[in-house]
Amino acid sequence: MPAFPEIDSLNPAQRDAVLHSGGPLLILAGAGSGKTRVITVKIAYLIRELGISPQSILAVTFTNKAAGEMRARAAAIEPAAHEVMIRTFHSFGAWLLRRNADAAGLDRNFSIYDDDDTISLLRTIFEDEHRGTLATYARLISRAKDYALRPADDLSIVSPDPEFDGIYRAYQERLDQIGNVDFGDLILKPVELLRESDAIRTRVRQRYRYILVDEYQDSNVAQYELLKSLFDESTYVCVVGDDDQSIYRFRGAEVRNILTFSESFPGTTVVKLEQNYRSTGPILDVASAVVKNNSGRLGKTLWTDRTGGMEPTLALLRDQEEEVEYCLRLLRHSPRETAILYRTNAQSRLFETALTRENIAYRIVGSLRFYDREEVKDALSTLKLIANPRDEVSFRRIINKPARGIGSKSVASIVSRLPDARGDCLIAAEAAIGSLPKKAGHSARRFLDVVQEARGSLGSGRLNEFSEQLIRQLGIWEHHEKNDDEITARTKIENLEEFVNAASLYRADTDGLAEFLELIELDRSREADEIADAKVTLITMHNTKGLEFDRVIVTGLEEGPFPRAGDEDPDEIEEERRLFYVAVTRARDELYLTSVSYRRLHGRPMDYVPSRFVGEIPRDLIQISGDLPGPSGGQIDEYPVGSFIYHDDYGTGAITKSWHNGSELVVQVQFENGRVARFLPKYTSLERVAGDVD
DNA sequence: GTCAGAAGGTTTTTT
DNA sequence: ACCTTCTGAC
Repeated sequence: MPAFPEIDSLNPAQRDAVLHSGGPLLILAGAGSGKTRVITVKIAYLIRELGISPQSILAVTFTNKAAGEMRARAAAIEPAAHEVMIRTFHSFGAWLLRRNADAAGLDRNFSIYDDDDTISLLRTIFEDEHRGTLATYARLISRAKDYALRPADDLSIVSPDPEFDGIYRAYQERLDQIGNVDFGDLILKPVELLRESDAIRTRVRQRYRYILVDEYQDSNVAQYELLKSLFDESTYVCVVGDDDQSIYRFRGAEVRNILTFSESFPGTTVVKLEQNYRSTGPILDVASAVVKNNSGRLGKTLWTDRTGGMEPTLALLRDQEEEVEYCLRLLRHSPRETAILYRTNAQSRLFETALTRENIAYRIVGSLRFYDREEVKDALSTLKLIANPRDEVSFRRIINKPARGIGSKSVASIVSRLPDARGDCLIAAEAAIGSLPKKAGHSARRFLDVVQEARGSLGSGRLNEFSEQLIRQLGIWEHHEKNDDEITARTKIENLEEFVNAASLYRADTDGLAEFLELIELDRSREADEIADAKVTLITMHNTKGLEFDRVIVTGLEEGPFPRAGDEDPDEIEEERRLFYVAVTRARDELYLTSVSYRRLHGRPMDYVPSRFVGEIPRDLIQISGDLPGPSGGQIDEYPVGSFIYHDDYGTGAITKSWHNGSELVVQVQFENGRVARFLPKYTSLERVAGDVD
């Protein structure tokens, strides 16, 4: 056997996973267990050692970033891995549909509609509905597609509304009629195509003999069906995931896919990767102590040979200001790489303000995405219309932007001609010009001239020059440049420049345009302003998946914010607990948890008690700073309702209520100053006093 | 068409 | 608190 040194550097479980062949393989890969290394070595091994053709391997990920990383790392080991089909589920679906556009009933140049576009399309059907209602429809339709449901199916798990199937049907008919797709269709239509066309199904199955799926715990029902339709008995299938890190239920991820994989794919071998190479032992102990409270688990226990390391710290603080100050103190004390994690984006604000004030460079991940910005979407829409004149949503977005006198009546007149124009918006506009009011007709003429000239000039040059000229001629550039607010105007122009710059990698021809559009339609994750050298990262817990940091501060650990209050659906609580697990296992060396007792929510002040997840950490695994530990034991009869206590900050109060929250005793106190607060006596010093409060 | 003020709403997010 | 969306007046 030729040398394959990468294998020697693997631990026994990793090696088993790489060398496995035959039936289906489920790799349960704990956080930080070298999962990507295993997949990439496996791809290289298939090609180099087993002589598998790279073209017959399909590797599927959930994000473009993950796909890019996988490709780079596999190719670093075995250059032929460049030929492997490594794509996201959606990008693979788009690829399949474009290659089989006729059979799928689509135009080869179909546009891909995001949530915003979906709402715009719904607006054309339900003209008088509120935007919020349309957004709800869009969400439900998207969820239905996650579950691989069409209007004719039983939609009750998505919405109890008996009208919903009609709404979904009307939307889908409209979308099919204009020949475009939304994200859900990128998965569902390939499933339908493979079901209906024997020839395509056979061809695709013959091509992909080896299928690998990453982050399988985040797959939804439709993606499971797509995997099933690519699979036959002779296909080698390997999925990698961690049931403890399934955190996308709200957008249709089905943790059951991974929990029941062995039943769906009989003969499955399970390999568990449990050795963690990232975190210290004490950090893993905290993570394990909490996640073990979940019931729906396949069960694995992370371990590490990184002995020692500092004990994680829990800081019980009064309010958000103290929480911010606590983080700043840590940063000043040792300015090492640090991530400040929170449950919702809204919680980032105070940290941003403080870091700016202290002149500490930081990077914020998430917030407003580049391709969601108004000006960028405008530019994008013009290119989409150039590529695909049947893209009615894009046409509507830009036909009267900037305002050029083509009002709603004129637009209605144009789109009423779409059926006769076979859906081509440019032909319909051409036909409508004569009947439009003078100003509208004149503007439409000029708009069409610019667009047609641009279409005619496709074929030479670079796409950046093409795009810039087009959006300047259409007045979009000037429109944003003239924004009342100088700073806003500058930002918008910078964003347009960045958009144009991104296009410079492509040729200004039909193929280059299509490639560029598909890239940005399917990869919206790009951040507008990266600060490369920042040592501090502000990020939601969800966004940290796959990342790691020397020091992690998990903030906002209060009942209400986290786990999020609402229905006490046990599945929901388990999902939040997994999110806690993901957050904690990002830390390499240092872990801090903060919990405040007072926080403003939507401007309203609220009292909070520490998150139940904090209560699930045994006391000997964590150091507590802030309030002094309370009396040990925490027996409910030590705090009978009606007795009086004294609190350092709030003064004297009467206990009005006490109960157990999970394993923790909670007491509610009515203070003399009128405030009502809840405490965990385990953590907060409540001194019993003989009392009269008068 | 534009703008100011009211009203509404508010997890998490990739594709 | 803050941001987006809707509204009515000009």
